[in-house]
Amino acid sequence: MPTSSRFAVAVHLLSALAHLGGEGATSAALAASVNTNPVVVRRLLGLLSRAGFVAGRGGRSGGYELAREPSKIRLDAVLAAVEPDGVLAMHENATNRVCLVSCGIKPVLGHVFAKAEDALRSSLRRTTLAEVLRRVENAG
Amino acid sequence: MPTSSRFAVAVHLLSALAHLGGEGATSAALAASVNTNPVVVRRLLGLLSRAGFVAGRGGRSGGYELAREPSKIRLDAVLAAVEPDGVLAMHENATNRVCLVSCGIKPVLGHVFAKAEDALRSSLRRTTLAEVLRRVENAG
DNA sequence: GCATTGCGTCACCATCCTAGTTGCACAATC
DNA sequence: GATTGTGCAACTAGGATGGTGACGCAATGC
Repeated sequence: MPTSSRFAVAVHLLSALAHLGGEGATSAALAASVNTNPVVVRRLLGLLSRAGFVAGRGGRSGGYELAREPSKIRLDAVLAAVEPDGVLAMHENATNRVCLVSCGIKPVLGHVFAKAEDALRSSLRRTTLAEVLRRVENAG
Repeated sequence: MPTSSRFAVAVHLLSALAHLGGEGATSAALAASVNTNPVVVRRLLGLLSRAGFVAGRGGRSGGYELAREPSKIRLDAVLAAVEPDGVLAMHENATNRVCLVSCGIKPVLGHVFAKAEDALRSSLRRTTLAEVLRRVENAG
């Protein structure tokens, strides 16, 4: 199902920024780390900037840096920033009025989906960017 | 992110089959309930058939029926049947060997993702098809 | 036996989303 | 003022999904 790797790349980029400390990193340098394009990086960091996780400065000697302590960045918030629509989708087909199931399934499914996504978020919430960085640096 | 509504449609179809009891329903009738195409229904029920949830009989007076009690069908198993790849994707870009984060991020992310998906599955596991059907029929 | 019904599967098409790429305006530094 | 770098828009390519038609095959009912 997963069509997008935005979340994984976002965590990767944030980890790279945290690893560099306060040093500003350009989108080109970050793109090299993820092996992708600078524009892709800027698009993603644009979302993270609007969410208050990073700050990008233009101009000479510009670049990106974290706008918050790594220990204050929880992964559930990162997912929400880059994937606002959630991970479980409802079907948007018109309801067939002659079918009881067709008429009543959507609220039920909506409830089940909401609880499942809450569980997913709760799990991600327990991990901070600082924790990710610590594990990466220890492994290396 | 959600690119597919297969899971929602699958639960809808299973609910419709459970609602009908043992009565065989054709793919055309089910398609009318979900407002989609019979082939789409057969494709999805083909997955659910391989997973042992439904049985399809060909020939005149054929159709589909549940192969298991609704109380024995847990939604996490349904999700696994129709979305085997999970909901959180890793990025598959080549690792940049000069970057510590690039080299070490994947196992860490893999672990975080696995735990998050486990939480999602655990939540879905607590709901059976019988429970969904009960709520749908009570609401109507 | 034979027509009918319905699944199983394939091929094809339209659509959407994502990622990749180029280009240009704007901002900040040197 | 030149250089550097972000922000943003437009365009392209690719893959995934859903929709549709067509065909073979099995099972039923006459």
